Order: sequence, then structure tokens, then C-alpha cells
Amino acid sequence: MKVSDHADKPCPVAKATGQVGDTWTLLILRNALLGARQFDDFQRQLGLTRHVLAQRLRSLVEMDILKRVPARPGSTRLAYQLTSKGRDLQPVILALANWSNKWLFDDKPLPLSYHHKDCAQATQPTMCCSECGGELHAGNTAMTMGPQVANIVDQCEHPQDAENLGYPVAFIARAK
Amino acid sequence: MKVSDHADKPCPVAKATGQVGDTWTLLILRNALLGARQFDDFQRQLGLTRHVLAQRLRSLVEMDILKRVPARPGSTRLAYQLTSKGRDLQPVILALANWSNKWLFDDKPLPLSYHHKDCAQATQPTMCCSECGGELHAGNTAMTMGPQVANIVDQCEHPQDAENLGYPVAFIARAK
DNA sequence: TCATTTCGTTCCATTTTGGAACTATAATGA
DNA sequence: TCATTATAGTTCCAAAATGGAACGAAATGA
Repeated sequence: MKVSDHADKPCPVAKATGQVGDTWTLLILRNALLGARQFDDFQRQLGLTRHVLAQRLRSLVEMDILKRVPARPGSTRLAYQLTSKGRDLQPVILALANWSNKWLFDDKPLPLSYHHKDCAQATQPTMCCSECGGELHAGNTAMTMGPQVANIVDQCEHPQDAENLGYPVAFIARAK
Repeated sequence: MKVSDHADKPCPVAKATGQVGDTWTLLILRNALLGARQFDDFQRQLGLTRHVLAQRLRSLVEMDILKRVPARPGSTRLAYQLTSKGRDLQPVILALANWSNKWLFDDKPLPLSYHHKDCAQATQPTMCCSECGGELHAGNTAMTMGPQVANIVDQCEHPQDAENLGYPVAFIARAK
């Protein structure tokens, strides 16, 4: 079974990795968020082959994460610009960067960190609950399955049949 | 240039994708966070080849994201357990899932969503500022470069020389 | 006009995957 | 006890993806 087959599974993470979970795509998006716009920008900065870059950009455009716009008004030269959907991926990059800054640099000074313009301070991006504002982490967060998935699980004779969903279902609660 | 070469660049995102930005790794971590523990669990659920799975698990253990523990007390059979470093990757999964739920399901019912145990509500994981609690997004968040990186940039004669950092440096401010 | 920039495509060698079978040890059960 | 099954991989091979380099064509600029 291929990775890409997981994009069809009823799981938001699988669908998301199907679109952006690829090895180069997250780096392309990082650079787009930092201001890279043109084919050759991405190519020079990332050093990936032009073949693979063309492939990735094409599929990012198809998925409406990037769009092709004139590099300069009136020009036919083009640039790749993040859509709203694409800009909305920034929290993923923030989460990766924050984890990395916490765990991968030991005591060494950090090369890059984040600044929150609204409060004008250095910030550590933190995942919070939209309802109560409390911090979310593996210990206080659970996945719940919607009715569709619950039905699928109920119709399985043997528990392991449910594993063709792609993920372990045993510890997932049902949404009430 | 290979993707893996970016793990050496002075950028937290590049280092993080070097460790977990791989195509299968995020799905392996999703399942680990949902309770998968043993080799065959991962293999059956994800359907990836045993060869690739063994490779990925080995490197996750090397990076101290998973550790090998007895599957049952006293047994030599083993299980893979998330370390603190590994559990700390949950926000990355949360961010991916939240983006996915927002953008990839149109009006269809969501198969999985998140529940915050502390406030007992369905939650949409939101990236917030550690200092002021405000929401972080592409519009109000900037990267700043530390002194190391600023030095490298200053020593470049031509602006595009700085591109061997792997990312566009032109719009990145300096930390004061 | 002529050189240069930009955005790809094409070709080929190397690497990585997917699929299946195979091995070795540990646990289980009759 | 002894056969059976579960578990955690390894090995082999064909197919797919990647890396490197060269090539092409349109757009731009001097």
C-alpha cells in the first residue's frame, strides 16, 4: 500500500499528509511563507532538482495551496503565491519550528525564532483550546470519532477489521 | 542536493522536517499518539512494507522520539513507546488535523475531531502566543534571525550568497 | 539585436519503495 | 511436551521516485 492511498482514509491527518506531508513540500511552504515567490527562488534556495520542484509546485497549485500570479503587474512571467488555504498552513510550520527549537538545539543559540507583532514580543507558539484557551497537549487531548466512523466500526465483526481505516480505533471515544 | 542535507541548515523547520518530515513518519506518529505500540500494529494499520517500517522505527528510536520497551512486564517482546520528545510532537499533528478539518472536507461531516479533556468540549486547536495568548497566524507572526545567522548574512558580498542557508533571508528581521 | 533570465522539460544513473516470501525466536494451547 | 501461532524483523526483486546535468523556448533588458 502506498502513502498516497491514505489520503482517502477517513482521517484528517492522513488527508493532510497526502497534500503536504511530502518530503520537499513543507520546505517549499516554509520558503513561500518567508517570501519566496518564483520558481528559481525556490530552486536556488532549496537546491532540489528542477524536475521535482516543477512537480511539487504543480500539485500545490492543483490543491489550491499556491496560485500562479504575474510576477510583476502586466508581465507573463509568473510567481507562486500562497492562497488563504496555503497561509493557513503556517501553524503547522510554527508547531514544527517550536518543537525543533525546544528539542533539537540543546543549549546552542537558536538560529531563528518567532516574534508576535501584536504584542511585540518573542513568542513560543503554543497550541490552545479554541473554547477555553487552555494549552493542548497529548495528555489532555483526545480524538473522537464522528457518526460515520462509528458506524464503520460497529459493522466490523472483528476489532482488527476496523484497522483498514488506517489508525487504531480502540482508544478513540465517540462524539456524543 | 538531497532533502536530508537541509537538516544541517540553521533553521528549526529544516531540522524538524529532517527528523519527522518524511512521508510515512507523520502517520506512524499519529498512530503512536492514538495508541499503536507494536511493530505489527503499525504494519497492519498503515499497510506500509515491513522493510520501510523497520527503517523508520529504527531512526525514530535513534532520534529519541520512540523508545523500545517490553510489550508486557517481564516479556522480551517489545513495543514502541513515545518519549517526551515524541509526545511533544502532538501539536504538529493537531495543526495538520485542524487545517485539514477546516479545508479538506467541504461540508461533509468530519470523521475525527478533537476533544479537550480539561474543559470537556470539542475544540479547534489554535496556535497562540505564549506571552499574550493572542492567536498566531501568518499575518501577525514574523521570524527573526539570531546573531549567528545575522553574521553569516552580513559576511555575504552578494545577497543571493545568503541563499545557501536554504531560505530567503530578505524579509527576515533581526532579533534585537 | 544579442545576451541573459526565467520556467520549465528531457535523459540517465542511483536510490527508495512496494510486494512477497522467508527466518528466527517467543508465546500459546492442546 | 509438542505443535501452532504471533511477533519482529530480513532478503530479494521489480517498479517508482530522485538527483544531476544538459537542453529548449519564451520573456526581458541593454
